[in-house]
Parts: sequence; C-alpha cells; structure tokens
Amino acid sequence: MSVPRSDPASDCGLDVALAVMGGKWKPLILYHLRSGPRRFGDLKRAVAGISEKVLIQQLRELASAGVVVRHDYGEVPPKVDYTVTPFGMTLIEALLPLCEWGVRNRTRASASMTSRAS
Amino acid sequence: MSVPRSDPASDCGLDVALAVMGGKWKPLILYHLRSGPRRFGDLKRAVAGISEKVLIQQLRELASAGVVVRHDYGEVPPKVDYTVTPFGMTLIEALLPLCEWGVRNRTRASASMTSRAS
DNA sequence: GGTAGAACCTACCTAAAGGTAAGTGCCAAA
DNA sequence: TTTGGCACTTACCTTTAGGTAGGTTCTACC
Repeated sequence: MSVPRSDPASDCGLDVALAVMGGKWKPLILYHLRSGPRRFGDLKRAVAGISEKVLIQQLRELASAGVVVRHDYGEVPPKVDYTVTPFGMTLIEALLPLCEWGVRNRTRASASMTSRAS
Repeated sequence: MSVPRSDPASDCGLDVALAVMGGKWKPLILYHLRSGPRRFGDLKRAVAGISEKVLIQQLRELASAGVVVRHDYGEVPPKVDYTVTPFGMTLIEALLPLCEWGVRNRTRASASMTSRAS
C-alpha cells in the first residue's frame, strides 16, 4: 500500500524467510527437529522454557508453511510427532550460515547488547 | 533460570543473529546500506513505509551492535550518514543464503500463509 | 516573513506476540 | 481411588515492537 514502485523488499527475500521462521522459538524448534521426528512432549522438554500453548502454536504455523508435518498415530493415550519436510530442510540449510555467524559472534554481539541487559 | 543444562540455544547461534538483525525493518535497512553509506533522509526514502522514529531506533540498535556506524558531519543543516562496518558485512554475508531462500520460495511461502492473509 | 528541509526527539496509542493458569478426555500405574 | 502423563484447548493478562502526530533548531530559498 505504501510501497511506491518495485517494492524494495522484493529483492531481499528476508521478509519471506522471517515470515516463516521468525518468532521467538521457531529457530529453536527447527533446530531440535533437524535430526529426526520428535513427539510433542519430547519437544516440549527439549525447548526448555516454552509453554505448551506457544509450542503448539508455532508448530501449527510451521506446519501450515509446509516446513514440518504433524503425524497423529491415533492412539490412546495420544501419540503425535513432528518431522521436518524436505522443503523445511532447505530452510534449515539456508539458516546454517546465520547459526554459525551467531556462534562465532555470540560474545561480541551480546557485549554490544549491554543496553538491553536487565 | 528455566534452562536445565547446556542451554540448547547455545548450540544454535540463531538467537544471537536474530537479536542483532531481527525486527521488521533491520534486514531492509541492511540491504539498502550494503552498497555504501547513506544519509538518514536518503534511507528514509529508500525504506519506504518506515517512520522516522522507528528508522532511527533501528539504526541506533544496529550501531550499538557494531553493525553500522553513524557519521555526523557536524554541519548545519545537519548531515549524517550510516555505513555498514566490516563486522556488519559478515552478517550480511551470512544473511544472503536466507535471502536467496526467500526469493526462491516467495510464492510457495506466501501461498501457505493464507491463514495470515487479511 | 513565510516555508521547506535537514536530522532528529517526545508523548501517546495500538496490536500482536507471548506468558500464565486452568481445564479436557482418556488410560495406566500406584 | 487418586495420581500422573499424553496432547492438547481456552480464557485472560502483560509486554513490547511498532505506528502516529506533534515539536525542535538551524539554514536556505522565494
């Protein structure tokens, strides 16, 4: 609406990527799913600190983006697991350089964030 | 506090990267700065849709993270420009695969986002 | 003298993301 | 029979990122 001509965002796909994996926990969820399927409760414990509500919410969004698939075994007690799709894997791969950058610059970056340290 | 042992986030540097370039406009700002210094007003026009308040806010955060530098010419009328640092350049490079992913999957990704379309 | 533009600052408001706490149906183990 | 775990759901509240709309100081231009 407010973009005049040849939307500058179009050249830089970051908006797309951010729309898919942006959010406080999605990167972490993806990280924990990268090595295979995980059950809901399993994931909940792995992604320490996340609430069930938010976890399921993020999983739904990832699923509706085609990044993960939900598999319901239809058993009782309930058994459900989540797996990264091949498409999701391409995202994870594109994410890796940024992961590495983060790991390399963790100290430096958090040092500059002093204004944010409570 | 709620993290038991060997914080899972530590393995995946995405939290660091997101802390630095996360936010609605930072990727775009970086994108527009990648090819050289830009004056404030210039940037304001380039990043169409952003308000001055938010632009300056994001620039300050990028600057305090060491990703860009603010140069004040001390002239009157005011002249200030912003440049990406070498450190910032390493971020931009780590960002590129994600950009490309976004560009490649723009259609697919936005198609899955139907639930978000207003 | 009035207007415009430079690079901001300030106060206030809104919307959405995320967090908290409780409840659901069902079954197995204590 | 109470408890606990599974995979959720629901209602409600808080935080914060971002947006809106003004103001400021100075000069240049008409």
